[in-house]
Amino acid sequence: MDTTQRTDQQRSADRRRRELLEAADRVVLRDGPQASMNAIAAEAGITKPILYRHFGDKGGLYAALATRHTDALLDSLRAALDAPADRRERVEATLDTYLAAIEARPQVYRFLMHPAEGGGPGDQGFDVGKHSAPLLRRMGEELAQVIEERLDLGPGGQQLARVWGHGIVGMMHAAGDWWLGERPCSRAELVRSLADLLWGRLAAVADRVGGPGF
Amino acid sequence: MDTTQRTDQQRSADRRRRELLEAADRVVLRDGPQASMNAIAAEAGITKPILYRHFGDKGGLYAALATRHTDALLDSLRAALDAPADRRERVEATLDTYLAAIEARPQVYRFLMHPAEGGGPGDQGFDVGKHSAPLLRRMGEELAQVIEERLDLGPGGQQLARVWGHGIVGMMHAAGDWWLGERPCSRAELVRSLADLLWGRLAAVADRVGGPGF
DNA sequence: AGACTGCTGTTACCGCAAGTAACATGCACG
DNA sequence: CGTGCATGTTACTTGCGGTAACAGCAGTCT
Repeated sequence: MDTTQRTDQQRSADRRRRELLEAADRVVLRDGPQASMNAIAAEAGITKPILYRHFGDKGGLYAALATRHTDALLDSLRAALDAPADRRERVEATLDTYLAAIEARPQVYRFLMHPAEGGGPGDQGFDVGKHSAPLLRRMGEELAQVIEERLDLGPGGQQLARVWGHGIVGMMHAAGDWWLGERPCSRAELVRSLADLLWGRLAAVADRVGGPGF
Repeated sequence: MDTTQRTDQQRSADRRRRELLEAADRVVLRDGPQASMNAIAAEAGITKPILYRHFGDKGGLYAALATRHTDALLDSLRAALDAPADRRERVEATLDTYLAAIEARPQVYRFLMHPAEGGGPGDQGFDVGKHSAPLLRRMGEELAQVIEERLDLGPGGQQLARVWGHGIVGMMHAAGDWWLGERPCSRAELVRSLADLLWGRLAAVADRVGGPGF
């Protein structure tokens, strides 16, 4: 019943957990989201039941993994978003940070966005009921908070900020996803185009003159 | 080797295929994306191998299902987008059409956005290599085409239109997904907020005066 | 010392779903 | 009548998520 012993055990367990997470990370990075528990256990040099003792089920492991990466990415984004600079510059820096991240490690990105629900009995994947990846939701909420904190939106501003937060994050995500697959232009061009969109250029440009239809 | 006979068989096969698709639809609507092939076969009153003869694998069936729904949704969206009205009105109508669709049939929406890659051997799901759901890509491309057709974007306009197409669709999707889960406001309010965002209000609003930080 | 606790680790198993092989049946054509 | 050919079946394999049940190895209490 000694307290120090308990702490020792806890520390050992935590270290082990971190090792397991890193092994899982390597496998997911290699095999994508459909990495099997067996493969992860093998990579960690152990067998399945240990993984289950540590993380409960596949959803737990994936959630732990996702939380790690999500936290890291969110830290970078916060840094870009909080920089002491012009609003447009901050927006562009944030977009660029996100795009650089998904460009650098597309496998991680793929995993975070597509959690690959399990096929087993009972378990329906770890995001039952929710549709999008947790990363998107968290980014949306964070951005909403920053918007509401920084901008004077008047009455109903909090709700507006949340809509915008999720909307902007979704814009970034979808454009980034498409860009990552087709690479139609440089990252800088993409950032500029998206910022232009957010800056109202869609409403500002003129109709085509000899356009089809009417 | 008669041609008419071949046509008869083809027609019969097509009808059968449609019946199977409708049965699959019912099951997916009921059980979500993790509907099993067995369940679908049972609903159709037959057994698994027939499904496999018609659709190849689970990915094929899901792709066929998704194509049907995607086509239907895209038709509605095109109608809203092509209406003879003010640009802002058209944008709002399109947003509203999309949101109404996902509100009316969230199960279908969930299925389309979250294709649930298979866990079997060999097969990696039907969207190997691509990340997002096909629906998002298709909507993005369609919107890009309309934008490029209607708006005078100057040099590099085609690429800009594609970025905007995918970006706007992503915005719509993420905001809609979040809204569907939390229902923080009415559909009309959401539409208005998103249109405001696209109309550059983000750039136009003032900084908060007594804001935290600096 | 010796029984007890609690952790780590194993092998061997269950249940389930995807996908396939092999066999049975109805039907038009020569 | 036999020959194609599509339709349908049962019964199987493979692979994965998840779970007993058991084995070793600390340190602890009496």
